[in-house]
Amino acid sequence: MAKVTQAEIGRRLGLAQITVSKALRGDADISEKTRQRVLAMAEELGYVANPFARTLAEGGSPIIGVYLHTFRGKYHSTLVESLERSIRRRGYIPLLTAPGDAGSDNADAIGLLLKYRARGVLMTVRNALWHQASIAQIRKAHVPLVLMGRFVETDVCSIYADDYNGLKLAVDHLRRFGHRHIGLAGLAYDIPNLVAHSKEQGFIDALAGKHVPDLHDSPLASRILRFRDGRELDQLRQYLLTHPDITAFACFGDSIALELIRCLKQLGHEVPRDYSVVGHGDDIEYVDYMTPPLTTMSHNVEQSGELAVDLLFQQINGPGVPPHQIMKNHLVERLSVAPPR
Amino acid sequence: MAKVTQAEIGRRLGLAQITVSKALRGDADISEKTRQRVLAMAEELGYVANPFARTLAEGGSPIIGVYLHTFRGKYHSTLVESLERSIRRRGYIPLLTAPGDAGSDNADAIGLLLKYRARGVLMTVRNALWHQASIAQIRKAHVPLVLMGRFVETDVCSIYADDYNGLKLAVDHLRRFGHRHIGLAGLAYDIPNLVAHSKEQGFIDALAGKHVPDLHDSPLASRILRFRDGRELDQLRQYLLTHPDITAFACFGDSIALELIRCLKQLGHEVPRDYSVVGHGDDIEYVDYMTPPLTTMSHNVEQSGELAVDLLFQQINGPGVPPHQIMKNHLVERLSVAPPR
DNA sequence: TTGAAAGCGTTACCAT
DNA sequence: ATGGTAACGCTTTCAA
Repeated sequence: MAKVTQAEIGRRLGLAQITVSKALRGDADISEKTRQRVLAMAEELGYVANPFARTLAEGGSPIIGVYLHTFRGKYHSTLVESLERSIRRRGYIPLLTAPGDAGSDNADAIGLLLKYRARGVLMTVRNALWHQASIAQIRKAHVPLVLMGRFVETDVCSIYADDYNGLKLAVDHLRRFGHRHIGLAGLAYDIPNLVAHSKEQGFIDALAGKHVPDLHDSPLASRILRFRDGRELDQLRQYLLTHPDITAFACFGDSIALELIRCLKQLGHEVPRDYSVVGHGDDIEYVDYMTPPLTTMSHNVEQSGELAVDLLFQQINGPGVPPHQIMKNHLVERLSVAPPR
Repeated sequence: MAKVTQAEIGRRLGLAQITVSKALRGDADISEKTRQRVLAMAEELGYVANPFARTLAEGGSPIIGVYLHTFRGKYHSTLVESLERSIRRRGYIPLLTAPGDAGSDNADAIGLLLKYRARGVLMTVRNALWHQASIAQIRKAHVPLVLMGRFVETDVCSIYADDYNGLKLAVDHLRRFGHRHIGLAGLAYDIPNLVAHSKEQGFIDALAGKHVPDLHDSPLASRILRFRDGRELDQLRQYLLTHPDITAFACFGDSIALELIRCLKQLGHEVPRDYSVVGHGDDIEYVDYMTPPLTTMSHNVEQSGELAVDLLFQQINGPGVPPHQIMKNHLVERLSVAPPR
């Protein structure tokens, strides 16, 4: 079976290759009869358009780069599906990449996207610093970019959930249940970062009932528990000793909430009977099977995927960088919150 | 900034485009000095090879298609990362696709892979029937194919876990704990399928202590509980009534195991105190945070990803279809199994 | 050691 | 309504 090209179809039909090309694309000035013959022959021969030739001739690839720093978790699987759909719907092809083995040239995922002349790149970020080189690389190539998940810089478009208000709402929810002494469970960090700062600020402001400009100045800051890997249990024991009045926790994220709950259980406490816990991010696949199912802050990931693609095409089609988009968090009430003991 | 091509580099250096091409590819008959100049200029101009032109000229794309029927769960995220790496390591580009919205032409994920002249396709299957059209499409195009996750037909290469022995090992494990009366929890199915059959057969054979040719003939068959969506609780209640001696369950999959445990709890039982449960597949991301963490059958997903890629390249490089690969299941002991009550 | 010419499959532009 | 020609950026083959 020889390769089926437009020329081959033309040969069989006694038509010029260019006529076939036009017929296939539905060009107005090809007779209906010819078009039908061409279409039939194409079908019969199993013709498949060659996108490499097309791209070369058209001078612009149909590819949108999608860089995911991980495929794990409910958030990312939902996101990738949403992005896939949105990009396809616009007639573009998503090229998914992930960070590969360090060192090897092949592993340079961003380089790959650039090589394939991606018209734009969508990128999830966990930590602004980690991805700085990649971001710089993309911007240097003048390829439109949308970051997903974190705020990074003012001059690159990004879309992320409203962490500040997320924590605020979490605290409000706990208060509605009657909790007055609320702790915040986060991860220890060496370099201060915006996300942690927003969350801590939201937490403090919610508790203080007003904006506290310098959160470290607030007496409430001592309520922030910063888990250090492997030391969680000890830290929590210590924390509960020094904060006997605490009856509930807001958390930086769902995985931290789970860890917290596990430690609480190990210390003989029950959730939500003894302590209430609110997570953040709704990133647990089988959360309904957890005991207790985790009440958490969530945002519409489907929609933020669509929005990210929108923002990217705004940049592709016009100049200028659209402003950041902040996704509203809302509460997903499950069973990890109850009135204080 | 004009587009940087080999011709452009040549122009600046007073060299022919073809010389640049050769230098860039490290062709033997270019002087070291020239190569250095070319490399330097390429670097300076930010030259990026155009894979569309290259592919067109070479007549064979560097793309390996990866079709995932879902991105959800630990199994798929681990698999996709493994596949990505293995494919890249061989100098090929993975093109990931997922089933899109039905109807739209863009949604035809397999068509896309074929269009991009994928050298081979890796495909996860959940249910042989669902994917039959896609499989036929790929085979018609004479593109090498490896299926992952299920046995489908003898003449298409596939790689999957050993369900039969998985269930056997699960039962053995329960017996080692002293359980004598063991049930099997699965999903109801309308059309008999191989996977369900293997699991049920493994279960029955393990319990019977010998191979039972027709499993429906065995009195043990009544121990198989087939969950029907939404009716799980009622079914289980009924089941426990008619099988008061049962003290443990093997399960078709982890999600079923979780559902079973939830229902058991709702009926006032505790796991593993009253009933022991073994899952299958190790597909739960935060399984350690479950109560109890689920003991389950697992296989090496990383490795099966690598193997799948191996199998694919065997087909790409030589004729013939390599035999199926069956991944060994092993037990991952967590806390959902204890001696009988 | 370097380069010229042809060709990969398609589209854009201009002619017939 | 149909076709010729050039061009896209690269590699392969052959010539200088």
